[in-house]
Amino acid sequence: MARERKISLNELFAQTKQLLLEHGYEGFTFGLLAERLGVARSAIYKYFENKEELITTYMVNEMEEVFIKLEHIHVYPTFDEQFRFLLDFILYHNDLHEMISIGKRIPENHPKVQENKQRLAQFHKRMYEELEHLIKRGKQEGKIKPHLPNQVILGYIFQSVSVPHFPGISLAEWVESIREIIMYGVMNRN
Amino acid sequence: MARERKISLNELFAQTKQLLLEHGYEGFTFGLLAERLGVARSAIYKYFENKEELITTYMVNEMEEVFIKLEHIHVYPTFDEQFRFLLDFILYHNDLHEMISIGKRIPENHPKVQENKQRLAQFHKRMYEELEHLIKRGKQEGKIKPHLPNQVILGYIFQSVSVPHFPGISLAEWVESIREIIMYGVMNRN
DNA sequence: ATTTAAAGTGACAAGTTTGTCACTTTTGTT
DNA sequence: AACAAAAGTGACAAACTTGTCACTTTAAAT
Repeated sequence: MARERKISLNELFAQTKQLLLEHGYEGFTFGLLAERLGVARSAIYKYFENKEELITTYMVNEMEEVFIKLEHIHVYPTFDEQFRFLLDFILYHNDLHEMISIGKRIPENHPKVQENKQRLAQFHKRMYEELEHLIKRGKQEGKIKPHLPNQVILGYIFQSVSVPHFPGISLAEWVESIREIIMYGVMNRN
Repeated sequence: MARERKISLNELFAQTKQLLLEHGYEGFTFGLLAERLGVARSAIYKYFENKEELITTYMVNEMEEVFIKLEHIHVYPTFDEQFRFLLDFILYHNDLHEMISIGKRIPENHPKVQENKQRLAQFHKRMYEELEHLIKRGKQEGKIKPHLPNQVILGYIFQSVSVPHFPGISLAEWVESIREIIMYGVMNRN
């Protein structure tokens, strides 16, 4: 009954991500996106009413994938393994953080956008609870300093993804250094 | 010879900062700025040719002030005091980092913009050298772990300003927690 | 009081982005 | 072969942003 699609949703989401990282939320336009997809601008309106709806839909999509991957944390039984998994996870998903901060800019024009933003908030909450649970376990097992507020620890770990990494240092060395700093800090023990 | 100014440069820079943090680089317009200043849009063109020039000029200005404050690090003789000063400094200037990343987006349309960006880059470099010197000193005095790359340590410290701080935790507690994490990490010693 | 020049205004043209709509293309179903 | 319906196109009007320019306002200098 229908004609074959020229626009693949996957491709659309991929280019959306690209453009958001390059131009930021306010610099993102349907014109740019259409050009990248090799399609008329008006075609995109067949799928999304406006850029807010498109971007939030993309984000929900991305969040779902990320969340599924994060759930793999439960294949590891011990705290130490889970903590290591978590750090790797966060460090190798370093655009996630940028996307979250872009998400906060989006105004809630339409009901659909509002719904998407709610779903995003839920994901964020579940993710946060998941991680807080790990922090609590670490404290119970006497591995994490009990006096540091959970929120600060989590915020701190999340923020680490944005530490720039320069050429001249390999990705692996970078990850290992960041891990050590998070766990034991930059100072020598004396 | 001249009429009294309606636009104060200080006010203009303050509103520029506000708007940049709210709307991002691409969402910043002369129209918005003029509205906030209670002035005709065209008046701003008497001072700046376009938004790139305005924004980079503001940034150079801000950078100069910040740099002067940072120089106060030299009133402290010991490494420990300087390191503490540095962390306080960075943590209490937490929008600095956001502004720097906005700065990177700005295209170099005009020669003046190019010049401003060069000056910004110089400030950045001097600041970086200043801090790297401190890190090196820390390593020489056996206080900082020698195997961590300087760049990663610096990037890490700079990044810390962006750790969100939630209501429910006082600013002082937040600063103290971040300081401890940077220095000694989140893990207990065993 | 007159002049001068910086400060600010309002209107215009050019360019971009947005949303919509009638129209064409394509493909599976009858 | 005819049709139904989803997919895509191009053109249009409305809105906004940008840069410019002739013009007015204001305050200090002569």
